[in-house]
Amino acid sequence: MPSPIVVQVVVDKPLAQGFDYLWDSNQLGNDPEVGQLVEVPFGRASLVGIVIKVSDHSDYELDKLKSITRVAPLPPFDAASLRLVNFASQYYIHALGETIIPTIPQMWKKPDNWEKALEKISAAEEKKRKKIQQEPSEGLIDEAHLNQGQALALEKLRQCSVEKEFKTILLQGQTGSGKTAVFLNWLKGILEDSSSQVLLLVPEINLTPQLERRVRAYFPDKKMVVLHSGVSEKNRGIAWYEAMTGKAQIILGTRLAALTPLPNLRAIVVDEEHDPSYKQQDGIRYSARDLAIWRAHDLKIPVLLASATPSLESWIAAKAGRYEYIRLDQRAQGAALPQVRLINTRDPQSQFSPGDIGRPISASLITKTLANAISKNLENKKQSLILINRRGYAPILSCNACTWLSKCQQCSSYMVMHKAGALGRRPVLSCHHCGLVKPIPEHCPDCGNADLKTLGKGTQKIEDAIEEMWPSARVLRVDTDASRKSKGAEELFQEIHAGNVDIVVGTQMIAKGHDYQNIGLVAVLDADSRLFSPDFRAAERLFAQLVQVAGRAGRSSKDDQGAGEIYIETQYPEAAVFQYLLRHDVDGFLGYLAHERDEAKLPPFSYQGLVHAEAKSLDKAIQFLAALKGRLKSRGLMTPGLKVYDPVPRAVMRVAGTERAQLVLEADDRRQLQDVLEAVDQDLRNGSQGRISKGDRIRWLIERDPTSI
DNA sequence: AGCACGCCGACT
DNA sequence: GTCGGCGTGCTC
Repeated sequence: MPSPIVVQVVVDKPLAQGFDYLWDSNQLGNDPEVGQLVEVPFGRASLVGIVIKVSDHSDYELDKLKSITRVAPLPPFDAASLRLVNFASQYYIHALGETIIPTIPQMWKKPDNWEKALEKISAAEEKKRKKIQQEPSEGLIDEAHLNQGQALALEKLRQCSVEKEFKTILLQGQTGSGKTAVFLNWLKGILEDSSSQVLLLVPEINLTPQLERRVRAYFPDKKMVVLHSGVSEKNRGIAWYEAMTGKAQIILGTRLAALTPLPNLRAIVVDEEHDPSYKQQDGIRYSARDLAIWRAHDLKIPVLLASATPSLESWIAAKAGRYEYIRLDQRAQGAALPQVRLINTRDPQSQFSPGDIGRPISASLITKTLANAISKNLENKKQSLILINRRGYAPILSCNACTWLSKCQQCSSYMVMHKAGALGRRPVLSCHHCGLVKPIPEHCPDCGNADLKTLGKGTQKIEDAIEEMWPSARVLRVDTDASRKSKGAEELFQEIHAGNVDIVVGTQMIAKGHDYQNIGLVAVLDADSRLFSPDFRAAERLFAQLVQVAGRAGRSSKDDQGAGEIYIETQYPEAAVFQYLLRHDVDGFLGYLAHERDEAKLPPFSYQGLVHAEAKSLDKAIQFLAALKGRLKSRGLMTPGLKVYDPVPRAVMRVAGTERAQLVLEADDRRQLQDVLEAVDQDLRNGSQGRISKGDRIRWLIERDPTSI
C-alpha cells in the first residue's frame, strides 16, 4: 500500500494549530503544494484554508483524517509571501490562519465561485482591452523636468538602491517639494524589467484617486491595480489575482495591500510613512510600514519611506545611519512657507468683549483675532479652512487661570478624568500609564483657582457659530459623515476647487493630500486637546498634522498675496510643538522629541506590548488584567529590563455597552518583549475559548508596538 | 470563533 | 413532563 499524502492546513479561526487532511491527487487533479488555497470540511462546516505543509504521515490518527475537497484554480502563494505572513503571525501573536485568510478577497473565499471567478477575470480583461484607455492622467514630470533638488535626490536614490540589496531609505522633504515625482521616476527604472512588481502604499483611500491618475501618467503601458477598502469586492478579487499571479506590475494600495502575495516584488514605497493609518486597529494589529520593511529585508530589495514629517522611529534610524537618508528641502514651485500665527486664548486681547460688534451668541467658541482674520480673508476672496477634531479625546483637567495640567507625579503622562462610578464612587483622576488614581482637586494646586475644566471642550457647535457670524458666506462641511451622505469626498473636494465655497469646516481629512488653489487661511481650533494626552504619541501626531495643514495653506501662494496663514488657537503657545512649528523646524522638533522619549525610556527607546481586556464592567476588565499580572509575577516572568504596569482604563473606555482596560508591558529589547508576549498568549489561551476567557467571559487581545495608548 | 453536547429552572 | 439557559469541549 502506497503511503498517503497528508497536508496541513490553516483556517480562519483563533486556533494556533494547523489541521491535517488527506490529499487525493487523482481526484484533485494535481499533487499538493505548500501555499495552495483549498476547501476543507471542518466540523460540520466547509471552509477555505491554506496548505502550509505536505508530508506522508500525521500525528493524528490517519483513519480519522478527512479529505481536501477542492483546490483553487490559483498558483500557490509564493514562498516569500508565506514567510511574510508567518512572520506577521508570530510577531503580532496572532494565529497563522487568522493572519493569512483575511487578506484574501471575498471572491476567492467562496469555492463554489472559483471557476466562475476565472471567467469573470478574463471577461473583465477583454472589456478593458476594448475600452479605449483614455483615462485622465495628470502630474507627469519626467526626469528631464525635475528641478535640481529632485534630480539630486533621484540620483542618490538610484545609487543606494542597488539590485539584490536590502536598503531602507528615508526620503524627507517638505510638502510641495516634489517627493512623488522623485520616487515615480525611480520606480520607472525598476519597472523597465517587464516582470518586476512594485508596491506603492498610501495611508488613506482619499489619496488614491489623485495618485492613481498620476501613476497612470508615468506608466501608461504598465498594468496597475488598486487595492483598498473602497474598491468593490469584484474588482478587489481581480486586482488581487493579477497581483498574486505577477500580471500586475504596479500595486497601489492602503495598508491592506501590504500582505498581498507578490511573486516578483522588486521595490516598495511607503508614502507618508508617519501616518497612523498604517497601523491596523482591529484583528491582527499590524503596522503596514513595519511589515513593508521586513518584507524588503527578506527579499533583499529597497524600501523607500517618504514623508515631510517622518515618524520619530524612522528619523532616528536615518540619523543613526541605519537607514539611507535623502533630503529634499526645496519647494518645487518655489512657493513660500505659510505664516504660522499662535493665538493665545488666555490673552483677553484676543477675545471678544461683551460690547463687540459681530460677537457671536455662542461666545468663546472662536477668538476675536481669528474672526477678524477670517473676515479679512473673505474680503480678499480667499477660501478659509477651519479644522476641528471631532474624535473623542481623553479629558485632561486644566486650570483656566494658570498653566496647571493634571500631570501624573509618578511618570511623564497626564491624568484623565473619570466620572463617578467608573473607578469608584467618586469622580477621580487616573493615570493611564502607571495606574495612579487620585481624587479630583477642588482648587488648582498651583494658583488656587477653583475654575478647573477639561481641555478642549466644545468645538461641536462651531459650524453654527460660523454661519451666525458670516451669514452670507458659503459654508461647506467636510467630514466622513458628510462625504458618506453625498456622493463621496471626491465630490466635496470638487466644490472647493470650483470656488463654490468660502469657508470649509471639517476634520483632518480635508488637510490630507489635496492641492487647493485658493486657500488663504487655515485655522486649527482644538489643538490643545491633542497637545496634552495620556498617549505619549499625541504631540508627535499633532505636529505632523499641523505641518501638513501648513502645507495646504502654503500651496495657494503663487500669486502676489504672499504665503497663506495658519492660525492656531491655544492656551499654551509656549509648547514645543507650536514653537518648532513657528520656525517650520521639523528636525528641531524631532530632536526634541527624541530627547524627551530617551529620558522617559519610551519607544523607540523601549519596546511596548499591550494586553487589551473588554468586559461588561471596567472593574472586571481591570481585575482580569491584574490577575494576569499576578500570574506573570508568580511564574517568575518579570525579569529585570521588563516593566509591567498596573492595568488601567482605555482612553476610549465604553464602546457599545462594554468597557475596556489595558495592561502595558515595556521591555528593553525586542526579544524580551516577544518572549513575555508569547507567555501571556499561552497563559490566556489556557483559560479561554478563542479570545474570550472562560467563566467571566472577558474578551482579550495582545497588541505589539501599540501606537495609541 | 462557531457549534454541539450536557445538565438544571419555569412553562405548555 | 419539555424548552432553553449558557458552561465546556472540539474542530484534522
